[in-house]
Amino acid sequence: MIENMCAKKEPVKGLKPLEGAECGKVVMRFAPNPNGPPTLGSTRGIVVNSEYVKMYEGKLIIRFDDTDPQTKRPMLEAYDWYLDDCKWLGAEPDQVVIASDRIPLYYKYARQLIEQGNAYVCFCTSEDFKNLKDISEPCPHRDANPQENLMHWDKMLAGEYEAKDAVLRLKTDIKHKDPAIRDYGIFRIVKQPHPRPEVDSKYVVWPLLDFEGAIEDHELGTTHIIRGKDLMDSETRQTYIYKYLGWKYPKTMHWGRVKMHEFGKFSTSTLRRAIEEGEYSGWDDPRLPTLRAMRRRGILPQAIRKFMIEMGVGETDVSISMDTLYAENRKIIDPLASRYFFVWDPVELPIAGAQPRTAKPPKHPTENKGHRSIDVADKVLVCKDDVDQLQVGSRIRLKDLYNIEITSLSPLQASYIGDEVANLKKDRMKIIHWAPVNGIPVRVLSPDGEFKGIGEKLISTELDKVVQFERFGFCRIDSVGSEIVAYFTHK
RNA sequence: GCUCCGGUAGUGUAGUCCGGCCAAUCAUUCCGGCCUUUCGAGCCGAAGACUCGGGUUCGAAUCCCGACCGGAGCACCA
Repeated sequence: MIENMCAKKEPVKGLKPLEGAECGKVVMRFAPNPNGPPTLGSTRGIVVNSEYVKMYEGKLIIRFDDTDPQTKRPMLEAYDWYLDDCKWLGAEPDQVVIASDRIPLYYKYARQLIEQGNAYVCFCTSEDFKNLKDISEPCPHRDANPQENLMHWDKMLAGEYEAKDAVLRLKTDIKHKDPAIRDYGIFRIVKQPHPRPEVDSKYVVWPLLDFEGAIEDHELGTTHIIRGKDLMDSETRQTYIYKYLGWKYPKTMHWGRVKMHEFGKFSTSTLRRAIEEGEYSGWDDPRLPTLRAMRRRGILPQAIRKFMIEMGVGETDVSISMDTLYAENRKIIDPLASRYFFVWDPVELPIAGAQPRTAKPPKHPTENKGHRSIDVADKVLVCKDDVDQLQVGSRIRLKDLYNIEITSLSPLQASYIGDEVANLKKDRMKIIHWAPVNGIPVRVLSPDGEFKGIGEKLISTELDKVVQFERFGFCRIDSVGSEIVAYFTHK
């Protein structure tokens, strides 16, 4: 879709060229906190980074920023969910890094910064510090010499202080005009064990995001960073670390927040709670904006990639409709999806004067995919919605079967009036679909609730495929058995 | 309060750096029509935008200033 830009520098539709990018030398990363599965929001980062890496034949890294065992506590299953979803999206990383495995690395640089006099252990309460910082005043601990700081730091590491007692701060510029930059914290004490068993209670001192990210981006050789606008200050903050350590800062880009019209505000933690309370069936509930839900519903990764790439990397906050994603998906799926009849809210319709026969509707109106076959005796099932619009004397076409005329509404009764298909338009005959009375029960789970009805038996052969239920919409067949469960994709 | 960022049709984007070829691109949505044994697909057509006000200039969506609106940071969250 995006052709190789190494050979040609001309921008292709979609992503703009990366500033200062050299073919084969680009290293990019995306750095989620695995405190839940990837959502459509995180997917943007996965897709765009991977697309750039493909473009420049670079290296893609996934880095789990799981250095908060407390507030945004990682979820053990989520690490694999990310890897799994990345693979599904065609964004398999070349390298996987887990921050909680690399704490000693961060300690090493912390020590160096303390020794150089660029960091200090601060014992202020957060409130006291904030008050001083807001008026550009240094706190009393700022002047401590490196030896003192090293001693305090070692005590922190040894667990001699409790959470909130002490924090390691980077000496930036206490008079910086932007208060967000002034002597920000880089390590704090957390005594809660980490969820990963290999880490557990190994550490009581944890790095904060800007420090951990700064060190990692350098260590991993990151050349280009794309991050959310909410992290815009990070570059200014981290540049101090880079300066002290004599490193060169990567190129950065930012993007605004993405909201989907269909999904209100959602945070991983609120979703998590709702799931635990049983409000949703799980992280792949069709009402959820998670990648797992999209996948289960039959949204294809190619559609998601295209959708994300066309959105680009603008700094404006966007609020986009799922319809756009559905449109991409429909283009891919429509020629592939076999057609079947699914009748929701089924009503029995007896037909007088019809010979038993076998209907042979095509599996696809234009693609050559063969036929289904459905045996019909003297009655069929039709949707209640359709029945409600009928009157005595209504002449309708049962799609791919024959024509009937309604002779009575209660009880519902029709009679066979022929097979002629030529004059359907001229006679303004309504065409409705139907299902055999001995069909198979079908349950469709959709973002708007559940639909129950009867479908053709052959649907059972489409496990895990996306099909189209005629006059209903596309669905992915999730399970087959005495009942078929389908997940609604889109219209 | 301090600091930063953004504002092109309903939605998302192109163009903004290096002013003219922009009476502004593409996609989606919506509305007409055609086609079709699906309310799907396809085809044709239509509608729809440079936040506002100043300034610079022969000329501004593009540069400058101001206002307004929106988002974000100032956490011992990421």
